Amino acid sequence: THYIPAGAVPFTGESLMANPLDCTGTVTVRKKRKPYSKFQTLELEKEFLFNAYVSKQKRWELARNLNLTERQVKIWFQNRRMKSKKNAQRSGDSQNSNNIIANN
Amino acid sequence: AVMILRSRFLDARRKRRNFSKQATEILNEYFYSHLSNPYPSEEAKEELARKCGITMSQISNWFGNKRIRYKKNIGKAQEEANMYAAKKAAVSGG
DNA sequence: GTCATTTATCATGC
DNA sequence: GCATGATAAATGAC
Repeated sequence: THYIPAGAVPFTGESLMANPLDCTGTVTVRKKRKPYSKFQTLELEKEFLFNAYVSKQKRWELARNLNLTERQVKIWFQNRRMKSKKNAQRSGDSQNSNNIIANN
Repeated sequence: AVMILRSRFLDARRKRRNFSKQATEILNEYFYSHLSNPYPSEEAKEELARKCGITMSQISNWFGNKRIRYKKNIGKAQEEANMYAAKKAAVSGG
């Protein structure tokens, strides 16, 4: 009842490979995953220790200082929260989940 | 210092072990018998996890890797599919 | 916002 | 040397 991997190539039966052409002629290309630098990750982690949710103002600052887009910063915090939740489950801890050393 | 500790924890976590032959067999059977829609429901995942003796996350990881790597091998040697298709036919056919 | 994914990359097994 | 499992960016559904 769910899941349509629109941006990518889905598992539509046997016809897997689908051209990324839209009916309007628009081409949607998924951005290639590019690992962040050590510095970028460290700065993001430091801010995440402060709070798991970043304000618009802080997001703008981080994006500017780390040479990332605001969207990238937003996505990073989203993924980081999911990671934190996953680590909390693994540790059987329901209270604290923002500790880098304990959960990583 | 923090980075060093963090790196060591990361290394420890990424230390992987291959699944048992039996678990891989179960997962492949499910995958190739649901090739048109290889997205197991939550219930199916739980059952697979129980039968394979691994976690739900590991089930999700396996299917994620399997789907992308299967697609990448379309056109190449994908005799695995034929193998499990034959097995399925043998089971249903008797 | 969460969250199941896709995809590339990482680190290991053999 | 690749196969394989786990993780890190990035997308889309809801």
